[in-house]
Amino acid sequence: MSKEEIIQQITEQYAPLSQACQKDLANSSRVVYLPKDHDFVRAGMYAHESFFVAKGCVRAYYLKDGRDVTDWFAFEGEFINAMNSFFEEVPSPYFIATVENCALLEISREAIYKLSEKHKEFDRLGTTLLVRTMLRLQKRVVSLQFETAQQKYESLLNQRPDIVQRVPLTHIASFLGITLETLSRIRSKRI
Amino acid sequence: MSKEEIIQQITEQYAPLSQACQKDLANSSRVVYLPKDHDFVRAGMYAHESFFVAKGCVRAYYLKDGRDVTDWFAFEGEFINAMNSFFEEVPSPYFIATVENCALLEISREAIYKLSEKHKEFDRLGTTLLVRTMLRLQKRVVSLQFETAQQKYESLLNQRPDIVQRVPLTHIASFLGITLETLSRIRSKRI
DNA sequence: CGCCGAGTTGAACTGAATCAAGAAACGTGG
DNA sequence: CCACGTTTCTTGATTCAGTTCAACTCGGCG
Repeated sequence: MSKEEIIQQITEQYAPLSQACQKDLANSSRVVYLPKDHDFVRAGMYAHESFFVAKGCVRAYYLKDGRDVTDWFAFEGEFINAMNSFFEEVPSPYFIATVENCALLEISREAIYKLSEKHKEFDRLGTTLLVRTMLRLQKRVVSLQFETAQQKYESLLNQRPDIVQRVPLTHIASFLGITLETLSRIRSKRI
Repeated sequence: MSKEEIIQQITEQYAPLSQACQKDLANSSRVVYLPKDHDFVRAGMYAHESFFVAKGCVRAYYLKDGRDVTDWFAFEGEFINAMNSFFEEVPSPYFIATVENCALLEISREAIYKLSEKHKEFDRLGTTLLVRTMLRLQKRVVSLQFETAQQKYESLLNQRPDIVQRVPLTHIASFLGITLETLSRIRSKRI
């Protein structure tokens, strides 16, 4: 997948970007191809980049008492970064790893700020992403707050019916805040 | 509390706003004084406004199976709106109510968009708020995902030691995703 | 073929919810 | 300032959803 195709994909998925903006974006980003199960952001590091998932699927996770807890998924057409580190400039508490073979577009915070400064439509894209992410988080809070394990799973299936085919159940379970065993029982409806 | 004082408070709390911007803001906002326990946003309505809490404390809540569940608190110096409705233009699933007597600055979405268009520093203020809210939600997700009731309470006390003096425990409990009884037991350390 | 990671199943355990009473604190009016 | 009703909080007993631990199954892959 070429850089131009990916940028094209962004404009289709979100808002159209002017030719000038697309060119500047191309010049300040790079495409990375990564194999399955590869950590490309590591806890403890400063994460200065955002990634657009052109192909594949990735997840952010952290270790809680040695246990792998998934915090976020991003599929093709979505952006991801290590939020805390990216915005607060602290070491990342999260890892981000590929779940499948991936093609990502990597853009540094510096580049993003410059592009936002220069191109209004790019700035607006950034705002749109912030708002979406915020609303998604908000919905997740509600789900974690008072839903049963079963309801949590069903909500997820509504939003992402394909997730079960693509992501190991362990990660889905921790994302939902339940154990693998409970998820397994829910799926076989013995609960 | 006068409108000018409140706008002054915003510039101190966040970023300084130019005189022109402050003037435009004053012309497109209004101050509302509300008594304790007053719903000023109601579920089912379209919420076109954001509020700056100049004095007092408010909470967003929803009804889950007839039960009052607190979703968010805002204290003086913070902004609040019915996120879903404000950004997605759907009927609000949330109520927003005062917890104490309050002075709020009310600004319509229209006004916010115009001010953001016209004044760069106002636009940036908006972005700052989005980022902060997103990061706070993110931390809340982690807390709800795998912390024990006790840990959740302690995290909250770290961030907001004063909350217990100001907000009824029922609301704190539902905010944390636990029951009032459990919270009570945690507080008296019999658990 | 045999191993290994992913998922399933079972049984025992537990943290927190639920249900049910009380006790304190709070405010309002006599 | 006190009696009251109301709301907020505490405490206890019981139940239950979900965890934990452990064994087992299955499907791929070297």
